[in-house]
Amino acid sequence: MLFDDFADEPDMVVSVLVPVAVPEAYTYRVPTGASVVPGTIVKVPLGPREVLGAVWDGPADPAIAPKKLKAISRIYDHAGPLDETLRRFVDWVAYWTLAPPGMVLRMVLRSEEALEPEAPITGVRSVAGKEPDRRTPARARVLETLIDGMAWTKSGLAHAAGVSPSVIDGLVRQEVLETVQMPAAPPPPKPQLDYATVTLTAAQRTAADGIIAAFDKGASVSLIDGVTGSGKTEVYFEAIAEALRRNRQALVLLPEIALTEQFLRRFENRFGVYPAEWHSDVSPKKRARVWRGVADGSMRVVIGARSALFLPFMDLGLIVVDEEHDGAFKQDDRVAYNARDMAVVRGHLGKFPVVLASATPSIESRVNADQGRYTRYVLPDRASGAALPDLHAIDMRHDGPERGRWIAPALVAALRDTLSHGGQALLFLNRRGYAPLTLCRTCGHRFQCPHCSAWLVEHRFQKRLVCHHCGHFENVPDRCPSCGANESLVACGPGVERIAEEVTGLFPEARTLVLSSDLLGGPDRLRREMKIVEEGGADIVVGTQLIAKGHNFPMMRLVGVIDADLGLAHGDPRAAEKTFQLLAQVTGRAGRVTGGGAGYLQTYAPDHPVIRALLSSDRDAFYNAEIDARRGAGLPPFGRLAALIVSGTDKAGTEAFARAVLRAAPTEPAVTLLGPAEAALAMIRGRHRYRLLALAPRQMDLQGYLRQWLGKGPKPRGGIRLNVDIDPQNFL
DNA sequence: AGCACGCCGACT
DNA sequence: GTCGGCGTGCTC
Repeated sequence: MLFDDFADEPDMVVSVLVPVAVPEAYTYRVPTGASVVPGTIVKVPLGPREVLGAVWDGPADPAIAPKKLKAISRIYDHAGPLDETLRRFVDWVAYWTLAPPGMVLRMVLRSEEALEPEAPITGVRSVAGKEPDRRTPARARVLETLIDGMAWTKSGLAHAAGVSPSVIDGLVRQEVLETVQMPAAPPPPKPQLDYATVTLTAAQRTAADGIIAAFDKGASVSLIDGVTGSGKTEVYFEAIAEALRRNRQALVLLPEIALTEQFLRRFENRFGVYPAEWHSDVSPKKRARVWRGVADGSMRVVIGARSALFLPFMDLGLIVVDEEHDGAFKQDDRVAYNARDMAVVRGHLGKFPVVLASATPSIESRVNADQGRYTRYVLPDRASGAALPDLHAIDMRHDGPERGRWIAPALVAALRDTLSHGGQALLFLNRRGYAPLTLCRTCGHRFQCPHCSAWLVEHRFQKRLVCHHCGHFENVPDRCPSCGANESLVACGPGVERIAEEVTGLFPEARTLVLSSDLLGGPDRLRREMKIVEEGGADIVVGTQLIAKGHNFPMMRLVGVIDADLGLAHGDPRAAEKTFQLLAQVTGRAGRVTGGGAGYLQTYAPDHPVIRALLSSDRDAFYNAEIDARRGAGLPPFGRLAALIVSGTDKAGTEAFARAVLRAAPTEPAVTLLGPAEAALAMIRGRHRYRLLALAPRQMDLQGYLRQWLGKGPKPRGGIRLNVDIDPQNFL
């Protein structure tokens, strides 16, 4: 409905949430004769423009001057209203993330196109008795295809006849074809519950049965904790089947888009159809279709990135968060939220089960399971029966390679053995480029980024020095810019390119491939090369972390980790956890399909808990050690612990802000501000140079004083960022 | 004078 | 988040 006329008597007023950063809902008049309910999607004038919004709960603010009030300019009656649960979810996320509620609503209303009814499709069909001026082969094929007299979509016809769409346009111009309106696309086919025969291992069966039984409990969280290759997906497919059996919708969240493709195939093998897809790479038109489809219930299963959590499902009955430990579920721009945690919240509000799955659960999920808040299902073995790879440490203090080389003799021997048996090997080093540091042998000058303080990394293929921090790059100079010495520059330390160089020297006959995100040729080339590896077209792969996920390499028999300690030294409070997760994933690449793989970890710290846990495959040992270590250091997260990281470009200002926030803490001195030295603990990659870590014993304390103080404290130059990294489970 | 840019506050 | 207003500083 559109309203051109404005009634002048005082009308009904309602609160409307608008998609801007204002602290509360605004008040608008409802046009005479119109009716709205909470959740109705509307367009309203706001300042000089019109914005989307939704009628919100609660009375309109009576304090707003009547002459200031504007009227709702449009009511969308083909979409919405947003249901009660979704509205409570929006409010909860706003409350938790300290984001203005309108900014959260914005994430729900991200497809304006979806609010309009779907445009009918224009089709073409032949006009009886009409012939084109010239009957070219392409035109003949088109007319041949249309001989049945049916209407076709333009693109469908072009594809079927093997011609370009312009051929069809030409025939339409000559009135040999006519356009007709076709009904909008039919609803997608429903997943078939019994499409595939399901055979599960005993452990998978137990997990699936437990999760299925949880559907009767209302809200619940299950954690599927299964080693790589243990078949977590098959287990949660049974949960999806149960949701469908109960006529509810299901949502699967994946950390990154790159993983969706293989998920789609597996889903189709199980249910006979593709699920709906939702992520930033999906076209606006398809997104609109998914938005409408989940809202009207015609789409039953959605697979998506974190933003899919804000879709307006008609009857959502299950959320699965796969790879729940993955940091990509966190968004740190705009509304800063962790989709894994907010999925738990949505399940709680909607009273349905949430399933978290990972081979290497996050510490907080593991703690939640230990404390009985989540039900944990362990899948200890590979579903194929293949053994996990045998892992060995190579103690680099005694058994390392000679100077200037990076691959230890024992690993070289293992490589030789693998190659002689026709197996594939993976060398993993999470460092792009040739060498992480370049210096002048004569004067000691080190190449540093002019914008950040990071070293410049040499990339030999590109003949450049690159800053991995900000992207700055320069050509490699002939002589030292500081002392002018010629041919005096030396590369220090290895990157994947340098490892590949060493491998080629050792095994000139082997087919060696580097897989790294900075490959010339972009994602397309990367995809091709992944495929080459998958099909056995490479013998030795040298790769960064991008080989850790997604792709299955059936012939991979050996994994060598060049620097297992890399990442452990970082100041990140989650350094140990992240290293454990990454190395478990990487070593899990070996022998996944065939069994009998081996892995070698080159390390200077074979007694480090992370390395020991990996070697012994005793994952509990790692979790227990890490939980103890964090407890000792007072680090988050343990459910009730909270970390607030205040960061900014202005050191003094950031510190002043952090202190001001902490002074306002109601529970002082229970809250501590870690000073510049300890703040290194919180130094995580990012553009901000200064970070301070504040700890509070209870999340609510932080929440409380942040609420009081955001906006009131001093504002440092360049702005500040707050990153609250806490698990909300205790506060539902 | 004319305008590019950055900062700030309002938006019901 | 987005817009307009206003001050600063620079160019024609």
